[in-house]
Amino acid sequence: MKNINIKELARELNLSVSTISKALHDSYEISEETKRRVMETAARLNYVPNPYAGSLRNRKSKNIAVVIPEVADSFFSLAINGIESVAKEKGYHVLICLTHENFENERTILKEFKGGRVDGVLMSVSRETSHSDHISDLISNGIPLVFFDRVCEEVATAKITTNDLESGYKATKHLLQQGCDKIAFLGISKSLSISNKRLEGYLKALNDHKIKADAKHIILCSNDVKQNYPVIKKLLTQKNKPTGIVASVEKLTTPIYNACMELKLKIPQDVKVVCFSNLETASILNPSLTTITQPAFEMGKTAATLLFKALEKASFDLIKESLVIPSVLEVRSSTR
Amino acid sequence: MKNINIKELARELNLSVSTISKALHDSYEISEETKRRVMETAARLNYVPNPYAGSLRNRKSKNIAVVIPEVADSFFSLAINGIESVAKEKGYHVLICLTHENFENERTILKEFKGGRVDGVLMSVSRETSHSDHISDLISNGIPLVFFDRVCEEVATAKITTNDLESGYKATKHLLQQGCDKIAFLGISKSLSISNKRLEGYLKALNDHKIKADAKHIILCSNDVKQNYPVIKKLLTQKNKPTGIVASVEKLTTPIYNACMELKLKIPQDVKVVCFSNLETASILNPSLTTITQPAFEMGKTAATLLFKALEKASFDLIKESLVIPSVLEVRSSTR
DNA sequence: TTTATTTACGAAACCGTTTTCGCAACCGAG
DNA sequence: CTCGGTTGCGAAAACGGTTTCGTAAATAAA
Repeated sequence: MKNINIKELARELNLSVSTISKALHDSYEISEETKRRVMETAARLNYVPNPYAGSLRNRKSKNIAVVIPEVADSFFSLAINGIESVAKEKGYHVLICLTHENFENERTILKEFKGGRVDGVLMSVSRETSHSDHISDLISNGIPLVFFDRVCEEVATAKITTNDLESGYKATKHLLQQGCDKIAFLGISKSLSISNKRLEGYLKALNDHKIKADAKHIILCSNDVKQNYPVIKKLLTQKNKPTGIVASVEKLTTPIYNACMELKLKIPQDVKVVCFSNLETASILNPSLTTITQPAFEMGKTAATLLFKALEKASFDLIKESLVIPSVLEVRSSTR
Repeated sequence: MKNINIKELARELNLSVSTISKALHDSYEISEETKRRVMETAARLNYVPNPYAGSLRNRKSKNIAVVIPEVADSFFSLAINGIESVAKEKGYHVLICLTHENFENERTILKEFKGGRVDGVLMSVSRETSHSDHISDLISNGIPLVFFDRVCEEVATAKITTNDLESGYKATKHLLQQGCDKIAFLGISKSLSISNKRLEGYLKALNDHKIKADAKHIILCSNDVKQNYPVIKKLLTQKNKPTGIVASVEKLTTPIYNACMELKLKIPQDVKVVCFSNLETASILNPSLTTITQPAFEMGKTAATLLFKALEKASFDLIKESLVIPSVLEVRSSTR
């Protein structure tokens, strides 16, 4: 069954194509009576406009992209909800693009956007991303881009982040106050700003307590969960093993808990754990997990709102619009 | 900075627009030498084709849609990964559309697709979906659609499901074997096939054990988590309260655990729990959760593969291609 | 009554590609 | 040398909308 287009509406009503188009857009040039007739037959014949025709002519796709490492992560899926809520309100569609933490994927995706597939981009960079030419390149092509959570410092555009340094500090300090002396930090990337800032906060907390950081306690985790498990086990079996762990990413929760279980280390008695996580199940874990919970939905929503401001008026300057939304430390049994 | 298009490439090389287009598509009509030159300048000038122009001309969007209730759910996020893996291979983009379990949203989304935004659709219907005119309508417009997990029985197209009835049966039987006599079933929809089939399996298991189902033990949960909590608490405080629970959806895990905690009911001593869930944290919950784990990634992948077969040759008949991929019962502490 | 203005609509260009068709130039065969 | 065939390319028509501009008729102003 062929789809109805404007031309057929025109024939049906004995009007010109341009009149139909204008009527559908409620143009002042068209009489109320004609508008009514057009609307009515459009509805009756189930007319749905071809989005590509309009996009081509107007150089506007009414799409925004969300470029993220993965979707199976509470932070990102909640952020998507925030983004979607404002996109829907604005009549935009959301294209979700996954980099799977791979830089080459990220570059390919952004390059495609130069063709005009989307009007704007919301982005959380991959863990492999250590330079940002592909991003600046896109922006200089006229596509506005707003970072959320994982940003590239050197790119001059809006960045919606959480207070990573303070959170790393707070998490570590909390462990120190709970009596941990040897605290490990599990990061995920040498280049990622969030990982580095959280690490910085960790180091600052140690420093404030006159504790010297132990290089063996600072671990870079892999993207492959299976590879992390032995690394964590090794961390927890070395002679100078930590009594506290700050994990900078949600995905590490399960391997940490499993490693402790296998090594018969009790959480929190033998080792206390705090994790950057938005897991809904944090409170019912065994034991319940102390988390740094990020304002995921709100970050997504804020980033999207900002992007739309830029889309709505070109003069809007994203550079000055960075925002930090604080995370909260939720203390639970894993550190008590 | 304006983006380069084919016309500018043509001017640059003193060739015609059509020659450029053909060269870029490696047409046999164009000499190797010319192809080389075109490719080279295209790369040099950073040419990226406008996707809308091509889509308009070819009536092919190279997009598929995934229409699901939400993304903050392990099953769906894993399924997306499966879908994306095959879409990427085929050079397609994935448009993720969320219904938020709302029928009106679902209908609006599908209607839009008639305009040609996507070439095919993968879908898991909302809990509110009780009839399917909007779906048949889309299909009869020539857009192939494959259901996964949550299907509409009456729509004649491919359906990738898991063995819901058997799984409901297995879950219930497991509880019976563990000594539960009064077992509650938590569903999410009167109309949803998965909910009904799981319920059917539950009833069959009870029947096999000569146990009469108690209407008060069969509960329809709401979409709003906050509303479910009091309902579950009420279930667990009534005089004839259950000693086992089969929860047909992942989202119910937290309220069940929390309710038990508040009511000082011990899992599994006082009440045993099995949940349809793909939660990665199932094994580290307190207590670890017995689950029916669905083959989420594989279901997504299979559904997508089938959709592409239909996209690649129109003669491919989706109707005969339904497939059932079994789930597995993973017994953990919540039922021991 | 003539002129100016408004109202309501249509013709056609345009957005950036793809594709069909036509046509030179060149080739080898007869 | 001529003729059929190939090779390599260009012109132009689509695809389905939007938008600019022109214009006839109706109305208002002079």
